[in-house]
Amino acid sequence: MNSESEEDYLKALYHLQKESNEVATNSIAEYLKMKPSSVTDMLKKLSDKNFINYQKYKGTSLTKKGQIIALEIIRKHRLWETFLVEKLGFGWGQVHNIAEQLEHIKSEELTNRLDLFLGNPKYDPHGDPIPNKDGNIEKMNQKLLIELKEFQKGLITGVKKGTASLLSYLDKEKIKLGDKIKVLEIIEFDGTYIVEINDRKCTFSEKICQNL
Amino acid sequence: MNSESEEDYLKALYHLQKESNEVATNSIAEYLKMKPSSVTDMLKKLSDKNFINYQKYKGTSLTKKGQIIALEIIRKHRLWETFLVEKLGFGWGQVHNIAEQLEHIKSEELTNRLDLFLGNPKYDPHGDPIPNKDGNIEKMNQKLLIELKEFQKGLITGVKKGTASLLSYLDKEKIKLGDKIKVLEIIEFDGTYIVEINDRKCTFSEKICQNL
DNA sequence: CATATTTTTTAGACAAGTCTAAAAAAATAT
DNA sequence: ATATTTTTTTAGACTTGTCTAAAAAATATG
Repeated sequence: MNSESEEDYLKALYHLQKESNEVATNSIAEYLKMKPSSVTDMLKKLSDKNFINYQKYKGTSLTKKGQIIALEIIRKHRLWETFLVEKLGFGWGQVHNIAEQLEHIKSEELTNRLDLFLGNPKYDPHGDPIPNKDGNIEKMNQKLLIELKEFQKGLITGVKKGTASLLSYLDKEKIKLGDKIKVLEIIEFDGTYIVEINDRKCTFSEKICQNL
Repeated sequence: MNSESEEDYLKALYHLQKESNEVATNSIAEYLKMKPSSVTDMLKKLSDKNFINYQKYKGTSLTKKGQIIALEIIRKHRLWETFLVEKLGFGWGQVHNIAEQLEHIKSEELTNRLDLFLGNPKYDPHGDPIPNKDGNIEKMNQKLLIELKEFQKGLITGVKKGTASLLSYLDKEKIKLGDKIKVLEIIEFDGTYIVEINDRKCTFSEKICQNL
C-alpha cells in the first residue's frame, strides 16, 4: 500500500505533466510546497517502486503504473468533491481541502459504490472529468476565455485555478457550469472582457482568463 | 490539531473506560495491538496535552477535554458507518474498517452536514448511539441476551463484539436490529438459547451472549 | 569557453510513532 | 515479610518524511 505522501507526489506529477512531459524537481517542490531536497528523496523511492522514470539531474515522468495510481487518486478526489457539493450542499470553493483528505481513503469498493450512488457522474463540480474505474479519463476540449475573440461564443465548463475567492465571486454573480457565454467586447488597454451570460452583461478582468 | 494516532488512543480509552474507570497500560496495548512501551510513550504525550489523567504506574483516565475529543471521533465513526450502510448499501460487517479511516477526516462542517444529510440519526447500524454535536451520548439501556431468563422478551438493539462472522451469520438468518426476540428455552447443560424471532425458532450458542 | 548562476543531489539532523531489551515498581504468593 | 511474577517504564534503535547546509551537475552569460 502507498502512503498518503506518495500519493500526493504521484498526483502532483500527473497534473504537472499536462504542462510539459518531463517534470523538474523544483516545480514539484513548488507545487507541493516542499523543499527540493525532500522531493529528490521521494523521487528515489517512487522510482524504486517503478512509479516514475527518474534519472539524476534529468526530469521525471510517470510510468504507466504510476499513472494508474495517480488517476485512482484523482478519481476519488473528484467523486468526493461531487458528493460534497451534490449531496451535502457544500459550495464550489469549500470542497477542495476536504476532498484532499478523502481521496486517500483506501477501499476500492467504497469508491465504486460512491460512484454508483452519485449516478456515475462524468464531471466534478469544477467541470473536470472524472476518470472511470479503469482509469480512462476524457480528454478535455476546453479553451481559456482569453483564447476567445470578440463575438465568439462558448459554454462555461470549468475553472482552472480554483481559488476560493474567484469561485465565490462567480457564485455571487449566479454564474455556473453549463452557462452559455458570448464575448461582446474586448478592451485593448487592459484586456478586460465584456461578456454576456444568461442575458446579463458581465465584466471580467484579464486575470479571469481561465474559463470557457 | 491531533494526530490520527492520538485520536486512536483517546477512542480506545473511551471504550475501555466503560469496563472500568481506570485503564491499565497493558489493556490499551492489547486493544490497539501495540507494545506496552509504545503506549507509555503516547500516554505521556496525551497527558502533556491534558487529554488524560496519568501518573506513572497508576491507571489512566480521560479528562473532560479528552472525552470531548473521543466523542467527536466516535460521532464521526458512527455517522460514517450509517452513511456507508444506509446510502451506499454496504452490509453491517463491511463498514468498520472504512469508518476507521473516515473518522479521522477533519472538518466540523463536514460532520454536521453529513449528520443532517442522514437525518440526524440517533443510532448507527450496529445499534450504538451517535453522540450529538455537543458530545452528548445516550446512555444505553441494553442487556445482553444471556441476562434474560426463559420466556422474557426483548428487542434486538445491537451486537457487542462485531466480529464479521457473527454479523454475516445474523444477516444470513435475516435477523436485524429492531427484531423482537423471545426466549423459549435455555438448555442448562451448555447454555444454549432457543429463541423465537419473527415467528421462527433459532438456536444461539452461549457465545452469542451479546444481544438484547 | 571560462565563469557565474541555477538546479539538483547528498549528507546529516530532527520529529513522530513504533519496536526490543532491560530496569524499576507494583502485585501476588508462599 | 520476603520472594517471585507481572506490569509498567526507561533507554536506545529504527522508519518515514521532512528540513538545512553544502557539494555537484547542468545551464546561462559575457
